[in-house]
Amino acid sequence: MSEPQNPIEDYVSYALAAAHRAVNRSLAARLKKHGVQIEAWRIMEILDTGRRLTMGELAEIALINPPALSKLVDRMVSNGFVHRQSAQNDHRQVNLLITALGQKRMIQIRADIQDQDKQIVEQLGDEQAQKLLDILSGLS
Amino acid sequence: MSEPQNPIEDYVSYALAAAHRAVNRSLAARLKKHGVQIEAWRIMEILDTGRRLTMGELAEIALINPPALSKLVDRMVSNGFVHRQSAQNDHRQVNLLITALGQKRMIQIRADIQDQDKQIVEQLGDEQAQKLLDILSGLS
DNA sequence: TGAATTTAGTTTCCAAGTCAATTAAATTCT
DNA sequence: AGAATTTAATTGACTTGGAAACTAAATTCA
Repeated sequence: MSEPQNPIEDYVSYALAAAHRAVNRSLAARLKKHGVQIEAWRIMEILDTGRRLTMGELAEIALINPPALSKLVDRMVSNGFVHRQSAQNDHRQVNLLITALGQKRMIQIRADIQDQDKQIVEQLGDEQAQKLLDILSGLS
Repeated sequence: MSEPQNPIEDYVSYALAAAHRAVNRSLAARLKKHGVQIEAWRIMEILDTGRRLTMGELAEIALINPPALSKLVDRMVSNGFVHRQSAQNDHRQVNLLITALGQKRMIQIRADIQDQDKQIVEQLGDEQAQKLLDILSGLS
């Protein structure tokens, strides 16, 4: 006796994809004004904490595959938002650092992004929003 | 007084992206054996209920932008999984139908996909899994 | 009716992502 | 030490996706 998995909406993977798509759309729309894509925002947000990260560590945290990260970083370097620095211990590694321009840009961007996040949290309610983060953390 | 939004993990958009990425990875790995991508599975899963859908309706439900859907359907047609049929009322519209081959393939695929979904639900526990679907539906 | 507008789907051109191969540095092993 | 292996990042060839333009059919309206 296997219970039929009826509508596609009941698959966790579908529900996640749908919500992710909706949230990403509005996020991308906000970032468009700043001329930045979602992944670039993540990178700058992560770097702006001042942590010294290698490309590999960054790829992991920023949810980007290494080849895609390399190419995106190329673009961000030419935009002047970040710069590469070869690690002194291990010359295979590359540390990525945010530039002053990148930081300046992040101040403006962050306001917008936090506003969007706040809207989502309000839409769900504090309790549900917290619960959501909670449950999602069990999936990654 | 604005509370600082500290680590990136606390952004709803980040948590969603991370979970979505993790789930999609394992889903894609399973589908790879069947030579099918996630979006193609969604299309076939949706069509296999027997509903008669236009490209536009399908794009909406399958979470695919119309141009991407057109191209993916081209490939699926040449694989013999689906076929197009111009709608008789409105000749601008195209109905997409699953073929016998597509249905046959879906039987095998669905077993794998349902197994993955079941694993996720077990990992979270029934209650949390249900709660997750619940909360996510408020975002799409 | 028939010109103007809207709608559905596709195509085009280009930007971005993937997989596999490559380069260069570090580490392991004999 | 130095040959063989592993690791970090990038690159190259190819595929896919997106925005905007386009085609064809339907609808509106003068």
